[in-house]
Amino acid sequence: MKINSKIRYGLRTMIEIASTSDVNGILQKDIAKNQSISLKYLDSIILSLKLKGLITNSKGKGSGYKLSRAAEEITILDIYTAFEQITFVDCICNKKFCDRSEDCPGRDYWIEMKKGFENMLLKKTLAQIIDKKSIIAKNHINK
Amino acid sequence: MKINSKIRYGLRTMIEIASTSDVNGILQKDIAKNQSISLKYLDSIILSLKLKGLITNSKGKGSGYKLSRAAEEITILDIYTAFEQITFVDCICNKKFCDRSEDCPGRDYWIEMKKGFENMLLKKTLAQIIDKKSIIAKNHINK
DNA sequence: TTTTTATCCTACTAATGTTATAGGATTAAT
DNA sequence: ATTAATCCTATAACATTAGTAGGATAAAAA
Repeated sequence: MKINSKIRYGLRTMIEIASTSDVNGILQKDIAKNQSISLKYLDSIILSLKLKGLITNSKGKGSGYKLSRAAEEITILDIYTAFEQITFVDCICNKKFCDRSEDCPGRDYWIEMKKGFENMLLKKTLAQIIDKKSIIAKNHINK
Repeated sequence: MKINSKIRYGLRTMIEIASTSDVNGILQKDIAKNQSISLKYLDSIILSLKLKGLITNSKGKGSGYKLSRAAEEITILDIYTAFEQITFVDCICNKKFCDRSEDCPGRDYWIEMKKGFENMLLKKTLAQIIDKKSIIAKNHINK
């Protein structure tokens, strides 16, 4: 079980966008260059992030990408699900996938595990990943 | 990202073996029948579980499979890793997989996430999955 | 208003991974 | 010996992934 390349590149792309200091945002070609991702492949990554509403841009010459909201308000679950739903096993979404679904201790467990996994991704924000110091600050406030 | 069929069948196989009341254990062909897994495919599932040391059997006619230790002492992580290592991303195991590894916030996160996932699988035992009542009992004792 | 820069979008393909099946070798109880 | 059962390697069909190709579209700049 591997995290696929779109999700990996997607996270790196979000980190890149969140990290830029340019008020006009960052160009796709610069993300591609900085992150060593082909411009064409990055196309589809960025499209997914846009459709999920995580980033915005204008079109045409001179445009640049920015986050749609603060990095503190973007979770890894947001980024992950821009590319795929978390399923783990098909019978979670579709009971008819397996005729044991009605009474299956295995299925019950996978459902529980899926929730735990989602929760883990939900608890982490893009801001926390970019700046370790912000975690310390947050913890301090929470106390 | 999906849990593959070997792990899914592997869990069901372990549940089946743990649930049998026969002191001689359960035959491979009966597991196959009860769980609707082909005898041949089950071959490789069982081989992995044996190599991991989770189940034992004698050979030849009349043999049967049993757990190597109590279901309370077998975690889902044990079962999962009988089939594959938890990697998520290749650069975790092998820094050379990507030349950014040395200083990559993304990689740092995946490592953290992997640990969280492992921990989740480690905290759950086969016994807990089979018998919900045992969880209640355990919780009671822990209090 | 033409040119240029850049994203948007669909289709395709090579490589890889998954899910089995096939065929027989080996083991040990009967 | 016979038979019931596992052990083990190879292979094949199928699905998914990772990435490329080619052009359409949009808007800033000249």
